[in-house]
Amino acid sequence: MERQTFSEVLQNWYHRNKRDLPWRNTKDPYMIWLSEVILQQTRVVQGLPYYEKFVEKYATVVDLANADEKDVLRLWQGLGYYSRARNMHQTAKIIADELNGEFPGTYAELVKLKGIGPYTAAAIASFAFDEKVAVVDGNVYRVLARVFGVETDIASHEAKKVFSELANELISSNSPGTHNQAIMEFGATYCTPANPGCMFCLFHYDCEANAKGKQAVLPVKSKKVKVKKRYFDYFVIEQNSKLLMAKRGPKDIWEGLYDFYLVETKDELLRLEETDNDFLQEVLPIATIKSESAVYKHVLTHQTIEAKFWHVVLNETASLPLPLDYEFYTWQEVEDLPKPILIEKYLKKHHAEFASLG
DNA sequence: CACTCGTGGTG
DNA sequence: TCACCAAGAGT
Repeated sequence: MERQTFSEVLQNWYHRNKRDLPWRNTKDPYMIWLSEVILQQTRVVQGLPYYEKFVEKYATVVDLANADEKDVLRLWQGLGYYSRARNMHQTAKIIADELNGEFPGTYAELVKLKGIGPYTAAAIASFAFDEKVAVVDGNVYRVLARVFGVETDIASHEAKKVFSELANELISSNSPGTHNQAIMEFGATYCTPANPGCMFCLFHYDCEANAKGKQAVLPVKSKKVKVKKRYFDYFVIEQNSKLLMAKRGPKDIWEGLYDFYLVETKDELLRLEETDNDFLQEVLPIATIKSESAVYKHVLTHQTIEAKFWHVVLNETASLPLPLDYEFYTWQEVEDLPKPILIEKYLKKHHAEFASLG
């Protein structure tokens, strides 16, 4: 009997061990695209409910294209990396308006679209159109680095090329999509970052990492993120049962999401009496401070935020020049706006204070 | 190209 | 508490 190829071993394992995930039961490139974007840097358990919500609300790429960006972001709320949702929405418009709602059918065409990079293009091309092109994601880096003993730093520039070439040598011609699913599933559920199941692994005798006991050091990954501290004082300004909010702009976190009037300070949270903020100096003398929240710690990949919320109520007649882009929203509107999880947590915790708003 | 973009889970 | 991670892409 002939020795099985890497791909055959992998696919046999996959057929016996794969999870039943909804996006694996379709060839619809829209559904596959949706799932792939949701799963970027995101665990299946976290992404799954969002996938269900999106296919429910936006059944086709045209439905997504016709939606308001605000509503798309609202549905995406809590999943993070919000540019994924904004780019996906933009690309849906392109496909609906310029491509007659037809998804491009090749890797080369797919990778041109905003939000579709090398990984996602390969995933859609192979899963939906059976194109022979290897996916290279974190799982693939890990599986290949270990099995073949590749010590190239996966954070380096050449890693993409090295692992991509190896992956494309290994991929099967007859079922590239299944091969791609299989190697990722194997990485995600068996050849895991910590505590892989090497003892009973399919590649037990062939795996370089296992032979040399290097599971813990492969794949090699340099770069450590340095985390900045930021201090946010939010002023939750209420007037006539409405709250003042604005959409966040580019070049900072949470682009496209809405938050309250924000005063950011450098080394510590604000001391009210010392602020030289013009708007606050207008507001505070004519307002009632209804509550000062506890300090929230919110952790992001490259920064940790300490935040405090000041619930400030203005009397009905007070009028003041609003900062650019800020508007008063009813409670219903506030609920419907896409917001950072930090804001959502505050509103939930202080729900009683806002109960009278509706 | 090094850096930035969230959130929640884990050892 | 903390470092690291999880189906990457844009700039």
